Amino acid sequence: MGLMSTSVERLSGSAKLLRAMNTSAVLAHLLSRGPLTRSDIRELTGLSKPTTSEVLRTLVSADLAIVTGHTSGGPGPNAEIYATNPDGAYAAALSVRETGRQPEVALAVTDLSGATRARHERVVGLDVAEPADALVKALHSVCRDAGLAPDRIRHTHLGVPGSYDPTTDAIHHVDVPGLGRAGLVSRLRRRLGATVEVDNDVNLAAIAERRHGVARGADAFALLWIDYGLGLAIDLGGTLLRGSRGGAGEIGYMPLGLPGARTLLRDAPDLHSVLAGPAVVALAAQHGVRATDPAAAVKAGGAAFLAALAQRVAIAAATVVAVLDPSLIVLAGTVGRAGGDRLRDATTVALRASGPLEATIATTGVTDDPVLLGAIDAGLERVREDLIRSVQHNHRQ
Amino acid sequence: MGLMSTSVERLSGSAKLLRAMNTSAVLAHLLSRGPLTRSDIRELTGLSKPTTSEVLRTLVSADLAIVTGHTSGGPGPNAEIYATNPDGAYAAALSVRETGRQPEVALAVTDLSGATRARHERVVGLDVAEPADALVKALHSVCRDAGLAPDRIRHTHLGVPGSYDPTTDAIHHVDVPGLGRAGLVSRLRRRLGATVEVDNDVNLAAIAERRHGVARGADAFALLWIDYGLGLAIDLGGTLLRGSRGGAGEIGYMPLGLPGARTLLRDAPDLHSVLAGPAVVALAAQHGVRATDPAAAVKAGGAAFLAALAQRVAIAAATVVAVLDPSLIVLAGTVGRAGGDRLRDATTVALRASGPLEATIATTGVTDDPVLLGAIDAGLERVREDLIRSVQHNHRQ
DNA sequence: CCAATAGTCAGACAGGTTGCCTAATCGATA
DNA sequence: TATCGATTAGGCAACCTGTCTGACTATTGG
Repeated sequence: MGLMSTSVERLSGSAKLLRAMNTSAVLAHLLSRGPLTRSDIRELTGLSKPTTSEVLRTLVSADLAIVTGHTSGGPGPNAEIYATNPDGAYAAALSVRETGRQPEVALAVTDLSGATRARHERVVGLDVAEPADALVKALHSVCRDAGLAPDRIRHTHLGVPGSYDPTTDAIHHVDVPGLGRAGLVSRLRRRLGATVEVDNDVNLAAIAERRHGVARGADAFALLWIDYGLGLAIDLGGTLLRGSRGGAGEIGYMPLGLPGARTLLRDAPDLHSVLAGPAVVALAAQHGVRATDPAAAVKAGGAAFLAALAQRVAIAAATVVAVLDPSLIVLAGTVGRAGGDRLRDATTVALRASGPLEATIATTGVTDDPVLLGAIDAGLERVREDLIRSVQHNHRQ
Repeated sequence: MGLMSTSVERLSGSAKLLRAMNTSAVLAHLLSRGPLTRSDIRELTGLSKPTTSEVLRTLVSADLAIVTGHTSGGPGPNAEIYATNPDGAYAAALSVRETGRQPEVALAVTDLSGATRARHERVVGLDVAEPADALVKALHSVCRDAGLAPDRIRHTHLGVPGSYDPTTDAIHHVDVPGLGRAGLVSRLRRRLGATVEVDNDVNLAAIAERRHGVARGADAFALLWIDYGLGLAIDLGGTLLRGSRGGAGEIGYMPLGLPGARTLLRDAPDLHSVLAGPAVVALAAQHGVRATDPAAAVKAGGAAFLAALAQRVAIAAATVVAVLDPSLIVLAGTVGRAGGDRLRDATTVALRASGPLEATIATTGVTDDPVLLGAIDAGLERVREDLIRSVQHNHRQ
């Protein structure tokens, strides 16, 4: 509504455009639906036999598609099975974790089919003259493991505990020393000679949750990340909401109550002070649980502690529901994951008690590193979109 | 990201599709850019002269476009100026207001050019056997005034103080007696023989704000509606966020502080109890302002009262910013409008004091009935989209 | 009268479709 | 076991649709 410039309605052109559209449509289907025969493609696109053949010839000669096999069993000749060429493009994923000590970096290289070719996890010192170079070095090392020349990486997706502002070319709200350096991303781009995209770690976790976790098939959901810090990712039917300055989901700053009100904790003006890692540890201590790690505290805590924690989670959940009305709220981060079914159930109860707002609460279903998985998915998606677009542009005019 | 099914990439077809696309592209340009000559269209679409002529012939013969005039002054023959036919389609807008007494209904009929043909405002009793019939009767009366047969209305857009859930075919969270009746909307559709869409009144006000108010050209903004009730509309680049059950923006239910916390007001568990109409009147009374109408109270109130009110508005604003990070927050509703620049400035100060969250606060720039204006815009938009789509489908296959 | 522009017309072109053909494969039947 | 028919894969040629280019006419202002 409002904006009418959805490109579909405005597209205009001649026969060349048609060829471009058909080629990219076939590529898109091959990318999303896996290996397909000619007749599969014909059914999906509605194109005729000669056109389908012609388009596939184009894709094969552009090294974007290959014949992976033949059907058998049915009557008639065996149909060729086409798939995208796994070696048609590669993407790298890079997740920088904030651990208190040296930053940990997880890296992976995947091919166009989504198969992980190599994966590393290592400590990388970023508090150096050129933090970008340290990341590039780590990336080169993974490429060596994958048996790939670094310049074959078409796109790198970087996950960071902060938000990237493209206008200032700096990563904000980040505690990792060196990572907030202005110009880091553009230096990365120059050094790698490829596109680099930066995303918030919680947003990436939400992407992984939609792809591999409990949010599969959800229309819209919010992911509440509880760890040392707090975060919220908002997924609207597969599109992440990032906000005007990339600051959407910074719910740690959410105010609690009117100024001057006496809240349960003294000096608890915002959600961060009652729900982030330190607050969880402090709450656990109040209930006689001694632990320095918030996730360990949650695992060790009893029912009373969990109920108290759930009340705080419910505050966050209720606010999100009041503003966005997602159908699902996923609890994630080390605390969310450690809470498991117990925290989920307690939060559901607390949310119901707090008012008429309704939403399903779930615990994250991603067991592997969610940020790295999300970075892989997002990077792969970006590469695929680029390929589809490039096919369209090659044939235009 | 995630969902790849953006239709652009998947469109496929033959020459017929091209014609359909080009025709609808020209129609879209005529609808959004106003009257155009052939050469204007040629520049906008990149089509050749013969094709442009052919497409325009099609549109004219379908009664969707007309020649409105001729250029003059330059050398050469005078070019024909084309525009959409104002009488190509009509839309009706209908806003039901909650006034405490009988519900007030505002109605308007507009043509395809956006010109209002007739407009009414009347009290309609909806607490009857068939509330839909009462609305239809009112609509027929406006049509008579506009000199139009009711069956020429292609679409009716209904604005209500509540949220419509299509799965149950009922309007929820609504205080107007009769309007919450299940099946009202589908009966309206049957009686009118046209499409009917229902939208929340605050959402419609946001549409009007983007079109005619201070949110013109904003990338994303939130509209905070303060009146007898509270509401929030979330506009993301022209698309409204409605939530999974249409409940997005029900911030009246937003919890304030942890349960058990002693807030400024006793029994103030949610935002409604501190910021909706009655709370505004009560706060005014605390500051020695006697008024029963919240807007009047705000107008009469002094600086101290306004500062106190602004602190509460800032809580809502800060929460919205923490979750969504809009670049702009518009204060609307009778209270927001009555607050004017004073409330805007006080809220800006209070928001800045409350934390590191930043956003521009503005007062609504819509002076006319924002809900009706929004319903007109939304209805018109819907009709235009339908026309564009119908042109595409007529030519397909 | 000349320059510039509006609009049409005819032929070329690009791409897609239909219908027909051949080849391959499986299952049924003699 | 050998053969035949049904079914399907894929290619080829002719046709169709829609757009583009370039030339042409008509119209207006200087």
